[in-house]
Amino acid sequence: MGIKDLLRFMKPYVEPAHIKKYAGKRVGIDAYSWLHKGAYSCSMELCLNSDGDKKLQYLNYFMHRINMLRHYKITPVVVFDGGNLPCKGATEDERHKRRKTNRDQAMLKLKEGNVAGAIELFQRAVTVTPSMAHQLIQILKSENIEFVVAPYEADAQLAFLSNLEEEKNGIVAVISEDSDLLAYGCPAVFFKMDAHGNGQEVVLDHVFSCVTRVPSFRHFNIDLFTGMCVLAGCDFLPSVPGIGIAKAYNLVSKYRNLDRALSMLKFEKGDQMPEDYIKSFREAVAVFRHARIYDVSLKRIKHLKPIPEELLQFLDEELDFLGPEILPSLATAIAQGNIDPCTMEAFNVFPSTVKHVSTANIKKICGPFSRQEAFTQASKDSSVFAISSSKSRKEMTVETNQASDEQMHCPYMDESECLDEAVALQNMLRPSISTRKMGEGKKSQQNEVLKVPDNNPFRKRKVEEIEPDEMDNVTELVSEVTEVESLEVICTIPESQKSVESKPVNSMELKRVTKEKKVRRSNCHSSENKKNTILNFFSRV
DNA sequence: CGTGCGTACAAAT
DNA sequence: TGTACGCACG
Repeated sequence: MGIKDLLRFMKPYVEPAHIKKYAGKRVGIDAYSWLHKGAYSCSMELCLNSDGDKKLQYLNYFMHRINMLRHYKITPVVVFDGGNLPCKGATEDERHKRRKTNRDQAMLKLKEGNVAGAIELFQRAVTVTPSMAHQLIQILKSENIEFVVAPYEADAQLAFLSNLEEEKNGIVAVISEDSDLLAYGCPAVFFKMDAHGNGQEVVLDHVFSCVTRVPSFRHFNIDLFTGMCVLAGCDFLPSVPGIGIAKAYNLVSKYRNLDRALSMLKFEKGDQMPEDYIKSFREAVAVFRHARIYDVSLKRIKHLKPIPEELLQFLDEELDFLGPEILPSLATAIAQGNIDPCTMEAFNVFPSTVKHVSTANIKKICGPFSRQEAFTQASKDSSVFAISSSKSRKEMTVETNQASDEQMHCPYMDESECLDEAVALQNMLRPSISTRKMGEGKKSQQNEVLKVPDNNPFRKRKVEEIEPDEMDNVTELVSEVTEVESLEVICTIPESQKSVESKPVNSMELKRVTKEKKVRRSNCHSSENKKNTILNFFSRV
């Protein structure tokens, strides 16, 4: 994770600090790192999905830290990860497989009666799931703690907030474990914070202005710095063999220009350099510079920094490597924690689950800072979807809530007029409808390409099984409501919706596939047809 | 000299 | 799992 060896290389600029220096300020939190750490304490219970309070220990851990920040009069802003970027798909898949083997082995140990051995393996198998994030969100809501679910990388969202002015609800620092934050250009990152608020801080301005320390970044700016990070190897692109952080630094500081550094690299390591490295390099840098983030005040997705015209031309206007575009209404639903950003389904919150996170537990978890009756709040905020299964047609009862009411009356939505109705319905029936349909409608009207991201790492992608004709067949896009047990809501997204572009590993392949899709789309189905299909679907349900 | 690999250890109560 | 440190190779 992150930039290889970056923190070690930056050691002279890493300074011990205490979080209380940010008293009275807003500080961003990379939720994933605390969720992950918290999950260790209850890894077995999480893996086995056992009943009881132990499973919720990670919430305790998280809120403990939140309360510590509040103790120092810091305003926490919690940022969650959203969907995965296409170029990360392959790595995520492998990780998931490894975790699965660990879990299976742990189960074996448990059957043997070796509990200690099992726990060790469960700890390796533990994953932070969207559902865990969602449970945490319920508590954050009840505690009036600000949060936002990023459309894609939380790091990019945190960088965006970091570069906002304070009076525009920006943050002054980020608490994280991930060195990527620096590559994204976060002015202040607080690493390795412990339970008491001690940690290690890197302030980018100090890095760029310091004249005494080695290595010197005196002649760097954020763009050169990001370029160095990508050269050294990052999550989006492995480095050229033999190039690590030190060589990357030398190249960039010597030529002070990424193009020249790149051509010198090609000159020296041309034989070991992949054919499409230069293109991939540009794209990786562009992810750090122009990632898609959610603008809370505009209630829509935008770029971290606007994309310059030249870059757009260089990329052939193909921006899918930043992750598919997301319509404002969906982006807002994601950002507010109402829709799982990986599956685009509504979160399953059952009364039983809410109970777990509530009453006594909330009191315990939130301590003296609890401001309201958490239980009532939690149940109010959670959408409760119940489907009673029957063999002929499934009935669905929906309890709407404040959150969805807000979305329905959101003044910022700018989907084309004729789709407003569908959008409202989408928000009401969140689990069973996806915005690809909306996207298609808008696309044919405004000639824009819009897709629903589908990067659920938990789902096996079988791209080769998808018939080309299925891709744009609207009936295929209508989600099926499958047979369910008791109150469980399971809404599957059909195979055809699973993204083709998340499969390819390299950018060339990625581009080719998306181009093909574009062509296919352009010659089928009128938007009117699609809209009717959607509305028919709603009336059926 | 730096990369890249192996080994050791900690993470949370 | 991931991270930090030490050593050997190019």
